[in-house]
Amino acid sequence: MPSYNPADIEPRWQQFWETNKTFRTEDDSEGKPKYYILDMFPYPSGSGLHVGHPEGYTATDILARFKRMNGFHVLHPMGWDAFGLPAEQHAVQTGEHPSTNTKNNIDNFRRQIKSLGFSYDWDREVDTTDPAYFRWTQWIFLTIYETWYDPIQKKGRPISELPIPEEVQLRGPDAVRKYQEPYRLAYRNEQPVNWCPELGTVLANEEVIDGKSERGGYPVVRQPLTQWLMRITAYADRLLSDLDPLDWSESIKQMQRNWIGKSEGAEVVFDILGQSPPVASGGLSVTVYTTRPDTLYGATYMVLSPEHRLVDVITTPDQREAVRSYQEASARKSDFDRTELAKKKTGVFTGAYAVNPVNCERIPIWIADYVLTSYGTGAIMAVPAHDERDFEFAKQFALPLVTVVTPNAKWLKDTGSTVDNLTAAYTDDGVAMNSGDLNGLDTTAAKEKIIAHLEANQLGTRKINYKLRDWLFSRQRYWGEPFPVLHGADDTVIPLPVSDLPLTLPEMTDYKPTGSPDGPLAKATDWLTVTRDGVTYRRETNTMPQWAGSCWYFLRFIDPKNPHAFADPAKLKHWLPVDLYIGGAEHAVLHLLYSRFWHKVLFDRGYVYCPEPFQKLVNQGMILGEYEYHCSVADFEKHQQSLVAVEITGTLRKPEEEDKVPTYVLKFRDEAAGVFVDLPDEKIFKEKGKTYLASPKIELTAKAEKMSKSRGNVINPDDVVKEYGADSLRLFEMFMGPLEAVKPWSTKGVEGVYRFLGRVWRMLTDDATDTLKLNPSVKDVEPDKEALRVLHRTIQKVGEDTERLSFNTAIATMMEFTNYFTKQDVRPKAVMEPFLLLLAPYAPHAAEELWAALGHTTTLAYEPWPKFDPALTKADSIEIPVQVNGKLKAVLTVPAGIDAAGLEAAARADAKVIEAVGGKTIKKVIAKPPQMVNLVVG
RNA sequence: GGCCAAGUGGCGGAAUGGCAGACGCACUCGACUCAAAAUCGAGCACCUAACAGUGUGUGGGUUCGAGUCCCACCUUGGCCA
Repeated sequence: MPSYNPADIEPRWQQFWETNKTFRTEDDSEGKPKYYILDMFPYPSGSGLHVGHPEGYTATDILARFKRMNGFHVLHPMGWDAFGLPAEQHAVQTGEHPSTNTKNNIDNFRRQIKSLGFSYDWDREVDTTDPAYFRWTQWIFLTIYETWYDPIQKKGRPISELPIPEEVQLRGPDAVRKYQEPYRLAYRNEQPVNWCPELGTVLANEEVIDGKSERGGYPVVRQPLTQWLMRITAYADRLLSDLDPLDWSESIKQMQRNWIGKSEGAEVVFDILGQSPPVASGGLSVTVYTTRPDTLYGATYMVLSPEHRLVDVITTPDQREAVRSYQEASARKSDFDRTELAKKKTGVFTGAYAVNPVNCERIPIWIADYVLTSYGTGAIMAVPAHDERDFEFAKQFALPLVTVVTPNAKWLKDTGSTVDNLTAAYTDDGVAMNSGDLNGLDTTAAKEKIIAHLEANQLGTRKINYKLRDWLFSRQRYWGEPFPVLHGADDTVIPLPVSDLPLTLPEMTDYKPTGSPDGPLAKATDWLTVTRDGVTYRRETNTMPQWAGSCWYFLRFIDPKNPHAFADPAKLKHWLPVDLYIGGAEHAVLHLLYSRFWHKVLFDRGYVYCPEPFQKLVNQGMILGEYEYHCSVADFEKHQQSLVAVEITGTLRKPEEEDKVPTYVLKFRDEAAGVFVDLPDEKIFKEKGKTYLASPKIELTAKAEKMSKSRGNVINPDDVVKEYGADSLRLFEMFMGPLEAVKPWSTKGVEGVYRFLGRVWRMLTDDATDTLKLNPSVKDVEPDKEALRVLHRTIQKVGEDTERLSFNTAIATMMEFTNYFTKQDVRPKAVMEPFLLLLAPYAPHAAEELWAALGHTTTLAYEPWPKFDPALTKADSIEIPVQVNGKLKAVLTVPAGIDAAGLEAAARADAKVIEAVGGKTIKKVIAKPPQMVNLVVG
């Protein structure tokens, strides 16, 4: 048999699996327990697969294959999240329809994914841009549109069940419709949005990073626009509480909790004082939200956001000009710029005053852009003594400050403050002071008392607030799902009947943004206007965001071809929830939150039968480039001469993040080869946990960086497959370290696992011959006791490790097995066969080929997973460490079944132990077979 | 600044509170070869000639026994501000 040649083996088995539909999931479970194992489906970008993709895909594939062999009815699908900006930008540049580019990219992704031998059921492939798919995305949108949230029942209900006041009913169907609009879970609203002129679209808050677009880094400005929103805030509490029982990592749950940002506090009403000259009629008030109502006595001024609707009403004539120019300036800033802590605070006095409701003090009202319209009520009471931003603002504008929570002594000492003269805001809890009836109460008690007081006097109410905002659902783009609605002349919204779905995109020749917040669809004049029963309607020119298609794709996989429903109810009942969902941590918040939200709406409306879609979630860690040694710029410049003398060069590396300092990457010039290589071992030493270059002594950090084109450290999976084969790529990606850890790539490491597969190959075959021939050591004989022990321990360890996704240690165990048997002249078939089954989920092509070489004629994909016998995993004699006062002094070899007394006797009798005890009194003996013995002497 | 992870050989990493460094990479030596590659064998934390001793970011603590548990600090990464 020839030597191990993945280029020959792998395409053959991929063809075999495809032809025989080996991994098709039949609808009939045949009584097997179900297991739905899902990858986060990729956006098929033009640059193709990244080595990060196969990491998650290999993990799920190993588990899918493992579960099949363990008798599960496995669902393991793959598809494409194919709407999105890059394809559209390509279309803008080339005039080519985005679907063409998308289709090419999908074909390339599919080819790459298939070349890795994953056991997907390709008959279930879905594509979010396929009208047969987005028909149901539109259908779900309409379902959400036709739902309102009942706060009493705490669930989404059909809009037809919304109670309509009688006087509205009397005014007829149009009035009812108007009444319903603001209750719908999908609704339209005018609000300031992040308009990105460069991309020609508005962006969701979460797509804006540091005041720039997440994609492309273009500037973003604020502009009011009428937009579709999804009322995800109605579900905030359920999205929060339903996290608890899920089998997700605590850190991801915490990120979701932070994003939802539940806080408990109070809304407080401040009356606005009449002005002289009067600018407003009396009776005006402003409501603020605060999480610290206990500090109300310390509120010495108020701040409204520049966009607050009362600003224009209360501003006095002499302040009008200053206020107006401030409003204009802040409109140009992003939320991030406005809330940045480090920055100097800005603001303008409105000339108006309010009354502090608890002590009747007259306090000035300012506007400042550190207060956002989108959080709370868009206005705050400022308590400069106990809030950092208020403190800075008060210092800036010389506003008064009253301490109402007594700081603890340590804090006063650390900050150099006195109770009456704070040098910083004291934000911790403490005992109330200067606060009337609250004095002497701790923060929790003070909160309770003041809220009771406010409610009793109708000055305020207890209020739970969420940081989570409603989800901006419109995009001014072409390449997304069209909204299945019509707009009437008086701006009424008419949903399309379900029979009209899918509403497809019009053919266009020009995909450029219009330059106004109208999307490119505004140019599709034929498509845009629709006449029904003699009335002319206009279609929506916005499209849905990319998140829409990915919110529910896991449901479509369950019944991907169904023309009558998004999926058959019985099938949904069988497969949901997803048992294991693996993907990148970059989707830890948004995709999962949006997806959970849609799922809950569908659950409330009776279309799915479990409240949460993803039972277990694992985030694979990012794969970085190969590691390199870095040193600081100062050290490099200082030692440049000496470095040149020892043939070391440095390259300046500027990090992408602006706040990170640049470093030099050091390389050693290999005299013989004339190339620059990583610093060799002998030039490096460690001291006190730090790494140094030996001469000249410079502190080094070994670090790996994100793969990026600009650094030139991107690994293309195609190249790895070509060089070492898919099985080696799969094995290496799993062998690198724990699935969830961030870890650097190493091409040498791929060679390592490639050599392992070569050893497995030679363990079983005779590679000196040209034709298929088993290695003469592989014999049909009874395995001896030790061979059985190695096998059964391997079965146990590989099975247990695979089950808990500890793939790296499972692979190490298979390597140990191979290291043992390649040294043996007798390799019993009865041991080799189960081993191949253990290897199969990890390196399926090689395992299938060798399985066939052992004489099998069918795939091993459904062979039962080998069972281990606990009795056979144990050796006759075991080694036990003996400690004296906790320090290892000897190792005893004793029979496996030894008891504590026997072990103690053996330890006391051992010569080395006697020497270590040195005649001292043995005060205590801890003997724990089969672990250790410890003699306490003194 | 807050919250959450994580710091173990030259590198990736392993280790239910019980022999630290499994497995792999790199490196060194040897076998095979005219030679190289591949392969096979041996070695490989530090200190030491050896015995011994020291070692899991730093400093304390709990325990018969700590990489593992607790406290403080330092560093790195992630998320939030």
